[in-house]
Amino acid sequence: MTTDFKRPLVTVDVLIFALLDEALKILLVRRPDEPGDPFPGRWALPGGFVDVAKDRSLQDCAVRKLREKTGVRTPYLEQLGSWGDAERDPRGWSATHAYFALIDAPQRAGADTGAADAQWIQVDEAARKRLAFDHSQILAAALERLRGKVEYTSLPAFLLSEPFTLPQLQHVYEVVLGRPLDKSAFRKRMLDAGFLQEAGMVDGPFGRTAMGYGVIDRQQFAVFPRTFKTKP
Amino acid sequence: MTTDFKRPLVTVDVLIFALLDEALKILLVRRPDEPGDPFPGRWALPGGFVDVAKDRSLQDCAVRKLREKTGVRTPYLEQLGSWGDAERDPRGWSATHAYFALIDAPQRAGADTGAADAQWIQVDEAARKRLAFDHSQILAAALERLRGKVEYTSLPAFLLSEPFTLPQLQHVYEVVLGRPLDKSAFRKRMLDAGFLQEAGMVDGPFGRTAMGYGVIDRQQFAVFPRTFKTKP
DNA sequence: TCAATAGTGTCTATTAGACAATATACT
DNA sequence: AGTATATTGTCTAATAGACACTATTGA
Repeated sequence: MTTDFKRPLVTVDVLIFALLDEALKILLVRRPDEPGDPFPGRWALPGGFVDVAKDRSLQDCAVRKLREKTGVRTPYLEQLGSWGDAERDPRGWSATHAYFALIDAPQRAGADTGAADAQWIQVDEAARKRLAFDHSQILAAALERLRGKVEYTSLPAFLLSEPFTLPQLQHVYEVVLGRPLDKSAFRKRMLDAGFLQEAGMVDGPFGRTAMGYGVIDRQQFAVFPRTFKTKP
Repeated sequence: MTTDFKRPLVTVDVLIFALLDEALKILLVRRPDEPGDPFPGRWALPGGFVDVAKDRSLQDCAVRKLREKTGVRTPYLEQLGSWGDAERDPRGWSATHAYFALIDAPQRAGADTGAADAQWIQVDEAARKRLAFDHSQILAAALERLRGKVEYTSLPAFLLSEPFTLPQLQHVYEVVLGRPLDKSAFRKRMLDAGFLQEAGMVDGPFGRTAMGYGVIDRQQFAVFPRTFKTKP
């Protein structure tokens, strides 16, 4: 019978990004500090084995893990890729399916996770850490994908709670890209892309009140016809 | 022990694309016609179980299957994504890792596969077939990714054997996109992108001889700053 | 010479970005 | 009024696409 092959371990890992304190952060967890477990005490991506009884699909599994860690039920969720080889897990040949999620900033950063073993960490700092398994490599891939897509898609909108204003959205772009953008060109681009719908005026602490917006489809991002121009 | 979970089946499937007879084709195989196997006699993507003894990694597994089917050893290979749920394989909870490969046209189409159970099929025709497992869904995703990327990357260059000329490359773009492109704009774009290197003059059957080119890095594609403009 | 294809030049419509000007909020 | 922010308008430089023109091959 063909299913008699020795089966690899199958896991799902989730890269959960949010904007906290003006910075892009990712939720990491500490590996349990027990001798039986691999990488004890090391920071890692939240994740774990697929439960063939509980999880109807890989995506379901990712959603479950996200909900367990953050309580968020309807994030923007995208598959990042899979990593599988004989070496990445000392317990044996294993394959992990990585998803990345963009959520709006949780009100109380640590409290949402319910546990002290989870923590929001700035992405650059996380990228410098030596994470468990091949998670550093996976994080690097996620950041590359995210920063790449921010250049030509509406992804950053998923990091804001609605309604948000265009200046707020621009600020998110600037934080993720690490460079300032022109106000006028930015507005034209966002409005022309047609993924926003007006949601009434909102007023901030100072100055003129601004139009609030929400995204029309929270599962789908808009694609711009060009990337943002790099200053000469 | 945490590894006592019931493990899903793990497979790898490969979407192998090539340009044959002026059309984009994909290599499909027939499922064995034995009663024990799922989807007997149905067309499917080439692939199979990960062999934890033979395969050092998922990518290795994909390369192995590609080589077994086509003899090609150095294709452009990119991970497409993974599909896993309780229903897709009647033998049990299974997860497949899909890779897509772009290869230059094999000299003798059928012969390379060595077997009559494999066949090059036009992508549109393949997309209309009811393939085994969820392979129709995977093929649809691959075509969407491929056609999407052709709009703003140098991917089609991997479908040609080197050296190739710019008119040949333009023709590949036109076949995959299904619409004509302007010669002058096309050349400017390709040459400015800087992924080509000159490789001596090549002469075709008629007309003026043309400059031959090769890609500088066969693992990496170039990204253009804009998509091709859609006619108004 | 012609036919066929490769490669270049010129023009124009479009538009992203720079930046100035105006509008609206709060104190 | 004055300050702070949002929004709109104008100008300009860059450039993709349209298309005509020139160049080079073989017959």
